[in-house]
Parts: sequence; C-alpha cells; structure tokens
Amino acid sequence: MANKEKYTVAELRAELEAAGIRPTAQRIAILGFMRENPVHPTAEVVFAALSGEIGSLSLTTVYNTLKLLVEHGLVSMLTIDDTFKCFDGNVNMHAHLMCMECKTIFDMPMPESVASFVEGLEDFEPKDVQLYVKGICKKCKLNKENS
Amino acid sequence: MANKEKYTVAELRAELEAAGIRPTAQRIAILGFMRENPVHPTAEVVFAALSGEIGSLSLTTVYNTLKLLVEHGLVSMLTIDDTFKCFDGNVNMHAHLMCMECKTIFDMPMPESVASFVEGLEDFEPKDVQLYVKGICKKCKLNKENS
DNA sequence: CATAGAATTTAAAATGGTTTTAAATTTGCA
DNA sequence: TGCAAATTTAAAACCATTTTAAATTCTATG
Repeated sequence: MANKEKYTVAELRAELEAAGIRPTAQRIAILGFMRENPVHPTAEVVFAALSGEIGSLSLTTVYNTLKLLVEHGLVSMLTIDDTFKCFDGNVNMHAHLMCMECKTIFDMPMPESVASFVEGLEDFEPKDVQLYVKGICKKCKLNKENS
Repeated sequence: MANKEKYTVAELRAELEAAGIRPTAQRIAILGFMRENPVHPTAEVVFAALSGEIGSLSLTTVYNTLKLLVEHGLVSMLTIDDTFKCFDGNVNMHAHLMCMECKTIFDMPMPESVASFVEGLEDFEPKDVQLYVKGICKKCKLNKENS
C-alpha cells in the first residue's frame, strides 16, 4: 500500500501529535516530504529538498528529526547499503531492491511467507522486518553489455 | 547449512586461490576465523581474536581483508544495524534476527518463498539477499519484565 | 498580554568507524 | 639469490553522524 500523493498540514500535524511529537514547522515539512515522495532519501537529500522552503533549516535538525520519526515508527530506516543510511516514508511492510551500480532503490511487495515466518517466530518479539535484494537493474545491465 | 567446525590451512588456502586471492598468513587466519566461528563479528572483533595469533596484525588489514573476501563472495557483510557493520562466514542463504536490546544476532533458515521471489524477479539480476528481523529476544524480554 | 520555563533548532565542534596514504615488508618468480 | 609486484602496516585523513551549548521558539500561566 503506497502513501497518498498529497498530505495537508493538518494531517501531518495530527500524525505527529498522535505519536506524542510536538509538531514544529521543520517536523511537519520533513514528515510531509517523506510521506509524499516515494523515494528513499538520505538526510542530505531531505535537507537539500527542504532548505529552500525553510531557509533556516539545518542538516542537524534533519538528522535528529528523521531519527525521532524512526523511533516513533512514522518513518523507517533502510540499511541496505553500508555506505549510506536512507529513509522510507512508507512504513507498510515491503521489500527493497537496490542496484549496486546506480544505487537506485526499488520497492517490491514482500513475499507471502515472510509475514508468516515473522509471526511464527518463537522466543523473539519482532519490531521491524527488512528484505533487501542487491543486484544489477535492467538499465545498468544493458549499459554494461554495450560497453 | 552451517560451516564445518574446523578447517585446515590447506583448505583455506585452496579457497582463497580458487577465488584468485593470494593466500597470505593474515588472509588465511581471517578466513579461518570467519569459517569456524558461527558468530557475526565486526572487524574490531576479528582483530581482537587474531592479534594474539598474528602479533603484527593490524586493524587496517582486517578491514581490507574482510572487504576483499566480501567482494569475492567468500564472506558476506551484514548491515542489520546502522551503528556497526559485521560479517558472516556462512555464505549459505539464511535470515538474521537481531535483538535491539543486547544486539545478539541469530541465524534462521530463510523462508521458502524468498528464494523463489528472488529468482522470479524480472529486469533485475540478484547478487545478494538479506532478510533482517529486528526485535527483542526472549532473554531481554524477561529481563525487562522483571525490572 | 507579558513573561518565564521548557522544548526545539541551530552552528560549530567532536566523534568514531572506516579508508587512504606512503613506507616497510613479504611474496612469487626468474 | 635478487628483483618487481603485492601485501601489510602505522599514521593520517575522511566524512557521515552525533553532541554540545547557545540562540530561538513555543506553551502555559498569571
């Protein structure tokens, strides 16, 4: 299930408040960006995207806010690549593919049995599930062949 | 399928050579450690475990060697936790659970459908598959309840 | 409405795991 | 044995992220 294309400030504010987070302008903008953009941005990318909108925004705030949103389950953190940490505003369970060449991250539905595997775990209380597949995307494969 | 408990130097040497890696004493020791110990050590841990055996061993060599072994598929890298990078000497496909409290990483068989999911991917050539489940282990759950 | 206290944001500095550099050492091969 | 290439090492550099401390903003209360 994907997110909506557009969220109102009131919706974002309500989401933050429901999580017990004080809805500041920075937090609303960051959560809004994560909800509306079906990408997997790093903190740097979020900062670059929003620093026009909020002139005073600092990279520190973006880092701290994303961490806060992750801790409250409003955003999830992806560690698919060891060289950068990125975030996903779609917290519905799904798998991720990453092209090792162009670093693009693609969403995929989570295979059926993963949910039942996780539910069936004994002696372990699951909180977060990530399925990561790294490989080469079609575009990069073609590029390689023609060179 | 787990690894053996004990590997001979000749076996390790042969594995390195088959991968086109020159079998130095450091590389043999590091690969041996990874093969024989069913844990998920960081570079620091590998270094600490082997620096007695090889007095001159440097942490740099451990980092570089683990990277080399991963590049050649002899060892796999886990990015289950965003605060550390660790390694697995068992390259057979399996899932990982990590306790968010004590940070212990447990091996689990990979659920059936994941392999077929990966094989069924179109327009994407898979190279590495990781299923990570983060949560709370039994021991830590009990500890929390009694406090 | 004024104001104080608390929370948040910010810039700057610090942190720490990892990589790079360059020199020293070791290895394989003639 | 000796040389060229590869590897290892210690030290320095790197850089994404966190911490610090001061400035700002928000909220509650009189």
